[in-house]
Amino acid sequence: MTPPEPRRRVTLADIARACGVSPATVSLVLGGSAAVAAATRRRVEAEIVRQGYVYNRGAANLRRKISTSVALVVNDLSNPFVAEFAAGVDEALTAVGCVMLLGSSGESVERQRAVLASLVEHGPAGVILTPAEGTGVDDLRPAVGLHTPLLLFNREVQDGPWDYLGADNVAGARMATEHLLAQGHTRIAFFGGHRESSSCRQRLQGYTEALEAAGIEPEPRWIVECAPTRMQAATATAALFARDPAPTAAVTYNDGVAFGLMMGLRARNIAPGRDFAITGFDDTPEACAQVPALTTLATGPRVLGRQAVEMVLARGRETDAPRRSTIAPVHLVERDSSLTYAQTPPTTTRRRTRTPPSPSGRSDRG
Amino acid sequence: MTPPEPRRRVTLADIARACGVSPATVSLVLGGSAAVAAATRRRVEAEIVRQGYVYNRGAANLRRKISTSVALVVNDLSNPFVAEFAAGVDEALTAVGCVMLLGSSGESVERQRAVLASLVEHGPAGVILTPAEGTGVDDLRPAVGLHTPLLLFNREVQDGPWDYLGADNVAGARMATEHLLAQGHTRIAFFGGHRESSSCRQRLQGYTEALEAAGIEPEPRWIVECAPTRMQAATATAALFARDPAPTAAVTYNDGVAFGLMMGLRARNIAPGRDFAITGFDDTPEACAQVPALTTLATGPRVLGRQAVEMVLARGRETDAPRRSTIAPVHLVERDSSLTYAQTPPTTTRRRTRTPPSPSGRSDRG
DNA sequence: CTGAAAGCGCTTACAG
DNA sequence: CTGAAAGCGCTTACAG
Repeated sequence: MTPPEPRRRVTLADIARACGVSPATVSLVLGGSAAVAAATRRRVEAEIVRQGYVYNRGAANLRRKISTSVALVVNDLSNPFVAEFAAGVDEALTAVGCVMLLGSSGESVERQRAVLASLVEHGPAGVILTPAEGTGVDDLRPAVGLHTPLLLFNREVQDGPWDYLGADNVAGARMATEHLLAQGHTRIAFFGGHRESSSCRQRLQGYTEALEAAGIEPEPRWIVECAPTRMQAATATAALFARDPAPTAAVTYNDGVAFGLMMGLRARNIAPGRDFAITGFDDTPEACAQVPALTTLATGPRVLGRQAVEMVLARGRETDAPRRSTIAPVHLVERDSSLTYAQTPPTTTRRRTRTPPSPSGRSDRG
Repeated sequence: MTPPEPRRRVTLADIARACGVSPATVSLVLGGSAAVAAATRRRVEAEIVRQGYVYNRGAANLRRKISTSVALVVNDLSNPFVAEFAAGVDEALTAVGCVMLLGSSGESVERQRAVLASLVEHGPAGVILTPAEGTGVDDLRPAVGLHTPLLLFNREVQDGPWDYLGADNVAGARMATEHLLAQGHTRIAFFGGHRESSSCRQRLQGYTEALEAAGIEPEPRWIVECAPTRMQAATATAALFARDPAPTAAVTYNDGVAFGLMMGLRARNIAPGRDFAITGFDDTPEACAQVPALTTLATGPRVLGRQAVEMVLARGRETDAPRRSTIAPVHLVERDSSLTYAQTPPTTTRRRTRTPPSPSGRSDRG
């Protein structure tokens, strides 16, 4: 009953020595091989717990030339959409016995390059990346090397040879715009985001398509860009009302921007959902908690996370397969923020996914 | 100009062979040793980029018996407080050239055990853990082994020998309660969270202390537990109004619970901040975006993340040092949710950290 | 200034 | 059913 050595990490060889067997045998026990005598197995297993042995998977992986990790590099972890996505990645990774290496670029291409280089040295089986704004091919190719599969999530990179997974931004923004049109709006803005990001360009495209299909010419002054944060959006609200006529509704780049816009509207004494209709994008948990609750597009980030893992591991198995680009469907979640009661009644029947939430409604104010 | 081999990963030995030097020399170049002739260095460096060599840090770490990773295991990544903390951990890790292994327990002790065991096998220099609710010593000791430093964040574990870092929950809840008392409230509830979590117990303690210091006996019916999620809190709101007299204010377990309570109140036609005062905990980004904005306690999760990295790495250097328990200060951020205009004017002067945000105030309703 | 050799902790045919 | 040996990709005294 000698207590195990304090400092030095106990190795497989220590266990072997203590049991009077070879390291090979201990390794077989660890691997659950049936070719080990039951008695031997028991002795080894007992010794393993007695000494508090912990397997060195790094050494094993080196020998076996395999990897049991996947790297995830995000632009901003405090974006709830991204956090949900990361949770989905984690779920899928755990299920296949892999571990996640996490890095964050903080939306800086420089940091992204450094983080990627550092993570790749740890030999992940693949890298999943939400590119920082303004990322180009040359920011990625050297950093990620020639042999590590890379999957881009949510933002495409011009001319990149990499797999891509993203939500159907075009269709989503189109649905949002059509929804507002159906409410009777004709002066609809597109609010927030930067055109450097592909997801913003795609959403803008869906917005434009829907307007044009309705015979409405998009008004450039009603397309206002801003950083996709709440505060920037609140500030940028002014641009919407700089000249008459002002829009009566806005398709926003994402939920965060929508919340900022709501703040900005209130500051001008305009009640969101009553005087001005808004749609978001992402369906963050906060969306349904806002008052009025935010009409938005659900993208299922958790499912996307699982899908990303599948895609990047598949790429590792078949390097020669053609580049894959997967566009995941989104769906509209109608809530109060887009129902502007001051508008002309819409021509189509108003469809509601939920009944008004509370007895204290806006009815006693209007 | 033969193109590099496609499949096989290029190794240091490949570079050495191509340059006609030994692996030792290449290793020295990589390490930036001054003992390499400038000409040799240049040749090697050129070959490294030509072949797209990527350093195998795992192999190097094995040989050098060091680790360049730290594991972070969180209970719930979609909690913004936790996400911010993770971002802080990431920042600090990048600064010291370490990489982050991320796992999530999803608040399940079982999964936590599995995740810890899996991560520890990858040999992190330390583990930072936000324990799942109900975690005991025996859930941690075997999983984490004898040699990996463990730092508990935000929730203590009974009788555990591990370092701890957390916000000053007792003082925070005391400040929140005193703030409500100063507004003239006497019927103050404590709302949300589970007593299994040490942070909840501590906040409850601060609440109790403040009440007793004011000569008020805590009313057990006004201490209502619920899972720390928005929806659970909305549902649990009923318990607050089950019997007369009902409380007029609540100190909540955290911001998420506070938002849920706001929803629950509105469903009962009670206006938060006007008919009922609320304080939160954490100062999540959402807190200032709510209407009314949430009075809450700022804990600085990002700074805590950096501090956690420092502590866990320090523990790795000095295994013999005594157990450290660090309590980080918090501060009250006063906003509208705790200013109930229906109350008797407070006896102390009302102090505001911010002026009312908008011209459209509640003044035109009151 | 450069190379040969040993070794980090594991695995895996191959013998016996 | 078990062991000896080689080797994964790197580093590091030690010679020269």
